Amino acid sequence: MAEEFANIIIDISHEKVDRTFQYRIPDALKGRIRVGELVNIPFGTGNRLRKGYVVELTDTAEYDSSRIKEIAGIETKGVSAKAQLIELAWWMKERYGSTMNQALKTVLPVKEKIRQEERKIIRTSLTKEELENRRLEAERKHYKARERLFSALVDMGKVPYELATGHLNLTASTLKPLIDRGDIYVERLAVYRNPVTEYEICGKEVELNEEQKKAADCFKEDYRRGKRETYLLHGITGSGKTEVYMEMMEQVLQEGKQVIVLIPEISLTYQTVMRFYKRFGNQVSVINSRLSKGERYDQFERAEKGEIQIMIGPRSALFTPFSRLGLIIIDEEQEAAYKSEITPRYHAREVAAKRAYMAEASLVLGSATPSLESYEKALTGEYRLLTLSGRAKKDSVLADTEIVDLREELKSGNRSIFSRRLQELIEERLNRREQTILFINRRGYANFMSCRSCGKALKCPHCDVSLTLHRNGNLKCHYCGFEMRVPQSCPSCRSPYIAGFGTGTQKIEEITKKMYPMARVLRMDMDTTSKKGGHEEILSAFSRGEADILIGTQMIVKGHDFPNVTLVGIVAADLSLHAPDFTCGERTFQLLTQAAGRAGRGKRPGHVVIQTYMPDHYSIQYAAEQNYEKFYETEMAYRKMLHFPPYRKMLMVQLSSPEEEKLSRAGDRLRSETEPFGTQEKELEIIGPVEASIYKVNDIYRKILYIKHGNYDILLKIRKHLEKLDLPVQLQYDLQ
DNA sequence: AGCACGCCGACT
DNA sequence: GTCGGCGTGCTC
Repeated sequence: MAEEFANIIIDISHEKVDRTFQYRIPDALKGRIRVGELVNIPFGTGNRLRKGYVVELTDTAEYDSSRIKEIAGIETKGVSAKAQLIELAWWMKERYGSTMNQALKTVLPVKEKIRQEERKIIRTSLTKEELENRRLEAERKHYKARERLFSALVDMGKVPYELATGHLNLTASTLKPLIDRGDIYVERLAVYRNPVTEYEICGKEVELNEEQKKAADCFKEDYRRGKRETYLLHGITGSGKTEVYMEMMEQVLQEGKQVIVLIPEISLTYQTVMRFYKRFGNQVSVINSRLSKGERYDQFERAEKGEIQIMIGPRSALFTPFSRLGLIIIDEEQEAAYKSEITPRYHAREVAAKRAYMAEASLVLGSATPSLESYEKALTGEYRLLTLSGRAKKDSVLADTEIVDLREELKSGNRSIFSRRLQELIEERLNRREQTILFINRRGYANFMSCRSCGKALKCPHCDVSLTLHRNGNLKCHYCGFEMRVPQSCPSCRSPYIAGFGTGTQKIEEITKKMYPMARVLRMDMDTTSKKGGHEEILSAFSRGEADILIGTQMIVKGHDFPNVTLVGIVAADLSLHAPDFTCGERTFQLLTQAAGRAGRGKRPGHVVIQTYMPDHYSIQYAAEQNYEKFYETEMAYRKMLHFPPYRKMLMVQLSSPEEEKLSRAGDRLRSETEPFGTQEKELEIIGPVEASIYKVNDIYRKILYIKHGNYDILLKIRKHLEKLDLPVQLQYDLQ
C-alpha cells in the first residue's frame, strides 16, 4: 500500500526553510517514492520548481489539505550521497528512538548563516568619486538600502554577500536594478576554509612486517574480488594498525572509492593526522570538534563534490556525504566516545555498519582491546578476524609488567599511595633521566568503599556490582535498589580498615612533588586541559622532555607515542574496577592494557607497575599479561551467568522528573506496561525501576528501569510501546 | 532563496 | 494620486 503524502525538506541552504513541507504524491508516482528520494516540487508563490528530499511518508495530512501541492516528479540525475544519508537518518530514528528532525540534524548539518570566508562578493567597477555620487543621490532620494550599500562600498571597495544580506539587510530585489544598471556585479568564488595547509606526499613510511602484510592482503584480495565485509583488526598496542589501515585504503582509493576513518576525538592528534597527510596528501580532509560549524560544512561540501577522497574525524565524520563510499574504518572501536550522548543516542559502530551496508562498502574495526560484542562476532564468523600479535618495530618489546599488592604494603606499614617498588623505580628513572607516567584511571563520580586489608569492595548481595556511597552515609546498589548502612568492619575479613576510595590527580601531584622535589612534574586532567589546545600542549611538552613525570587520567593513555617513557605506574587499578556498572571489568582491562602499552615504545625496555588491592582479579591479571583472549573468555562467562550484554540485549530506560511522586508512579506504570511482553516471551527480565547512582541532580530525581531479553526486536517493540504512553516524566532510552 | 504585500516618501 | 524602493513575512 502506498502512502498519500510525503514530508519533504527543500534543498535550499537557508535556515528559514530548514524544516519539512508536506506534498501530495500523485497517483502516477504512488509506490515509487521512498524515503531519501530526490524529487522536484513547486515551492512558494511563484511555484518555482525546486529540489527536495523525501524525509517521511505518511497518510495523515498535517497541513490544510486543500493547500497541499503535488510532487512534480522524481529527479533522476544527481541522486547524491544526501539521499543515502536521509535514508540513514530514517533508520537511526527507528533504531534509537528519536524524531525524524533530530535524526536529520545529526546526519545533515545545517549550513551556518555566518560564513567566515565569503563565497559571493559584491564588487563595483565605479571609481571612488562615482560611488560617493551614487551614495549622495541615494541619500537625497531616501533610498536607504542603496545608501547603506554605497557607503559600505566607499569604505571597503567590496562587500561580502552575506554581510550585505545580513547586516545591511539588502535583498536580491534591491541589488538587481543596480546590477542591471552596471553599478555593481557579484563575484562568485569557492573559497574553502581549509583547516590544514597542504603537504607533499611522501609515500609509504615503513615496510610492513609479515603479519601486517598478511592482514592487509587478506582485505585487499577480498576487495578486489568485490567482496564487502566487516573485519575486526585485533592488534596489540604498538603493532602498527595504522599502517595496515593505510594499506587497505590504498586499495580502495585505487578502485575509485572513498574512505571514512573514525578516530576517537581524544587521540585525534596532530601526529596521527600527519601520518595520513604524508601518505595521501590533499585527498585527505580532517574534521574535529574544534572546527567551527562553517568549516565543517565546507569540508562536507568538498567531500560531496568529490574534491577529497578520505575523511578523518570523530564519530560525526561518519556522515560525510561521499557518493562513492568504499570503506569505513573505526579505530579503537571499543571507545566510549563512539556513543553519542544526545538524542539520537547512536553508536557509531552500528551506524557505520548500516551505512557500509547501504553503500556496499567494507567496514574495518580496529582495536588492541576489542569490545566484547565485536570480538564475539569475530569468533562466530560474522566478522572476519585479522590479528597482529607482535609489535611493528623489531627492536621494541612489550613492557615488563608487575602487579603490586597494596594489602601487603599496608601490612608492612607503608601508608603512602606509592608502593615501595614504585618509588624505587621512579627514583631509578629520575637518575637515568628517563620519563615516567603515573596513571589514575578515575572516571565518573560514583564513590565506592573497599577494604584496605583484603581489597574487596563492598558489593550488592544480589547484583555483584559495587555499592555506591551516598551522601547520607548509606551504601546503595543502583541496579536493584538494595541499601545498607556503612558497616564497621569488612564483611569478609573483619578488618576495620575500610574506607571510601577516591584519589584525585591533584592530590597525587602534591604528593609526588613533595617526595621528589627535584623532579619536573606535569599534570593532565580536566582542569589543566580545559583551555583549547591545552591537551596537545601538555603532551608535546612532555614529549619534548620538558618534564620527568606526567600525571593524568585516561586522556594520557590514548594513542600517544612517548619514546622516552620507560615506566608507567598505575596508581590504583581498583578505581575503575569497582565502578557501579556491569562493564567495569571490561573497561578496567582496556584502560590497563592501553596504559601498559605506553611504556617502552622506544628502544629501551619499558616497565609497568600496577598497584591494586585485588591482585588476583582477572581484569588485572590478564591486562598485566596482555592476554586479551583469556580476558574475553572469563568476562563472557561472567556476562552469560548474569544475563548481561552481549549475551543478552538490554534496554535501559531512564526516568527523570522534579516530582518524586510522579516519578515513582511513572516507574510503576512502565514496569506494568512491560510485564505483559513477558507472558509470551519467557526470556524477558525486568529490573527496577531503581534509583540512579546519583538519584537527585539539580533537584531532578532519576530512576532507571532495566529490561533484558535475548532478542533485539522484542526490546525495540517494547520501547515503541513505552514511547507511546506519553508519561508526564522525561524518558531516555538506551538499547545495547 | 525568492516572492508578495503593505508602507511610505517622491514626483507629475 | 500614482510610482517605486524598502522591510517583513511566508512558502506545504
